Formats: sequence, C-alpha cells, structure tokens
Amino acid sequence: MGRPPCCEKVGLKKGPWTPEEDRKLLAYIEQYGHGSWRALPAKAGLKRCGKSCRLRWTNYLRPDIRRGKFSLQEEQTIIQLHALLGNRWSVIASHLPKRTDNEIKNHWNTHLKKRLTKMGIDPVTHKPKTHALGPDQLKDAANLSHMAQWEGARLEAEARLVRESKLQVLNPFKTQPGSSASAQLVYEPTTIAPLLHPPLQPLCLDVLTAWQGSWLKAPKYNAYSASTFSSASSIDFLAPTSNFSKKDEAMIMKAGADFGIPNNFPDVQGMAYSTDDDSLATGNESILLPNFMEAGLGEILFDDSNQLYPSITGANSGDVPASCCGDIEENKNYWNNILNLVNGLPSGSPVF
DNA sequence: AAATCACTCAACCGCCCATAT
DNA sequence: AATATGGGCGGTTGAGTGATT
Repeated sequence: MGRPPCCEKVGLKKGPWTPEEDRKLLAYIEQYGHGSWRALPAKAGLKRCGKSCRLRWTNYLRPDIRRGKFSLQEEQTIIQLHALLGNRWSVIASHLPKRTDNEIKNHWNTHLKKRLTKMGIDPVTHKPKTHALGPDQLKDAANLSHMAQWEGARLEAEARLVRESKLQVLNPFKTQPGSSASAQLVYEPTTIAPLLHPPLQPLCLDVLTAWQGSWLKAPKYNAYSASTFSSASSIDFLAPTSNFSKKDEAMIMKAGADFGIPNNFPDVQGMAYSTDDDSLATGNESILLPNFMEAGLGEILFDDSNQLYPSITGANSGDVPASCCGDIEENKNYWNNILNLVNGLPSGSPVF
C-alpha cells in the first residue's frame, strides 16, 4: 500500500506566504504551540498543508533564527563541517546556532560551492581537483578520511540528541488548543539557550583534540598528555554519548570498525578508550585516554618504530619522511583549521 | 526602455525513519 | 508483526529581482 498524501491537497494554497498567513500561523503557535502539524492548518484558519506550515515556521517565523548575511566565521564552519559531514544539513545546522538547515543548504549551493570550485577545490571531496596522491599519501588520506567519518558519525549522533532535547523542551504541552495554561511561546530563546548549551558545548572534535595533545606532548605513542583530554571535554563528550540510540551506536560502531577498531574494544560506544597502559596518573583517575594505536592513528602519528615524526615534535622538518610531506601536510593544515574553528581556538594555533 | 540573463532563496516534493496502533 | 501516520531531511524547482546587453 502506498503512502497516503500528508493532507488533502484539494483547495490548499501553495506558493509564497502572505503576511496575513504568517500572522495567523505565528499567533496560533504562540498561543497553543504547533501540536500536530497535520491538524494545525484547520485550527489556525489556514488553507495550507501542515507540512507547509511546519516549513514556514521552522525556516522563517521561528523567533530563534537569525537571518541575513553569513559571517566569515560561519562560512568557514559550514565548509569545514561539510568536509566532515557532507550534505547533512540538519547536523551542520545544529552546530550553527540560529541558522536553519535550509538557509545553510542554500548558502552552500549558491555561494560556498562556487567559491570552492573557483579556488580549484572539489566541493564534494574538499580536495584540490588536480590532486594526485602517491601510495603513502593515499594511506594518510585514507586515515584522515576515516577520522572524518568517525567524527562525522559522532557529530551526527550529537545533533540527533540536540534535536531530541529540543523536542522535549519545546513541545512540553501536548495539551489541546484552547487550554489557557498552554498559552506560551514555544520557542523562548532565553529559556532554551541553557538547554541547548550542553549539546553545543562539546563541539570539540575529540579525535582531533586527542590528536593535538599527542602531537604536542607525547614523545612516544603510549605516553599521552593529560591535557589531551581536559576533564571538561572528556566528561562533556561521554555524557551525551552514553545516551546514544541503537542507531547512533550502530553508526558510530560502523565508523569505528572502518577505522580499524575491533568490535569488542570500545568501552564507550565506539570510542576507543582503554584503562590499562594508556591511563595516566593525573590525580584524576576518571580520565580515560584514547588508544590511538588501536584506533589506527599510529600510522599517521608515528613512523614504523613508533617514533613521532620530527615535524611533529618540532625538530628539523628536513628529517621528515617523504611520505609525511606534501599532501598530508596540507591535510594537517586543513584539519588544524577545522579543529581551531570548531573548538574556537585562536586561529593559527599549531596543532600538528 | 525592453529583453535577456544570472542569481537567490523560499517553498515544494518525495523519501525515509520513528512511533503509535 | 504489520500497517498507518506524522515529522524530518535533502534535492530540486521556480518566482522574484537585479544586472547586463
């Protein structure tokens, strides 16, 4: 049996919304909340499809959205999240407060994609179009790609949690229209902001952050720095992760598996945490450290004898193996940018 | 001034997924 | 377990508008 239409299409208005329609929709939602979108148009006196109402509300009328020109910071964030997540606009939007997925998608299609193309960068792969990788670079790129996939899965799962928490908060009254007790604005920025805060807080790309720490501090792969995982970022990360749905888990596990993480390894849904040799006596034993070698990062971070590349430890770059130069160096800069932007670090902070 | 082109973005469409029954 | 339903997402369209000829 085919899926029935979302509403009776006969007699319904389509096309641009009039100010009068906006006023009706806004007034209704402010008073009663949207409730069932399917039932809303009739109750609000609109000759529109419920879906159309939902779209108008979420993309235009909602009081907590910002319209207008995208800032440079926002554009960079979009580009770099797109590199991680692809066309997952809703996930990207969840990391850009006050912007809608539709707006971001439009901006990408009309501005950013063209700009990248003009710069000679493939907007799909985010790599230079004349990219010719040798075997070593391909291996490095593959590792970076796996990292991106892994982190992307996590960001997507986080975004899902953001959405779910929004739903719980923003639609608290399943009361019927007409109940004066429910007469309040659904989206109240001042009240929802703190609730949005926790999911937005762990914006850090944990894998990259971890990577950063090991570049900066570790002389050997198994000697991680406590600063790699500040207690805040670790805990912030673990909290929402532990609430991932089965689907999220499956997605992260898949990404983890692609990343080379054994199925029986992760202690925390796909993240390769280990409590044995990689734990640090930091005075805070609850801080678990990622096992990079298990996660496959060792191939990027360290040479065959588990020594950090000289470029990583700050030694003369002339000693860097050939495979570590060139494209992988570009990738490092690229990921540096992502990390800096998403973490809000001062630009230019060296990571690699 | 009129015609054409290029661009933007609000809105629609079809599909997928989660949930209720 | 199967089906119905609603909500959400990403791709696409087309009306509106400004620039160019």
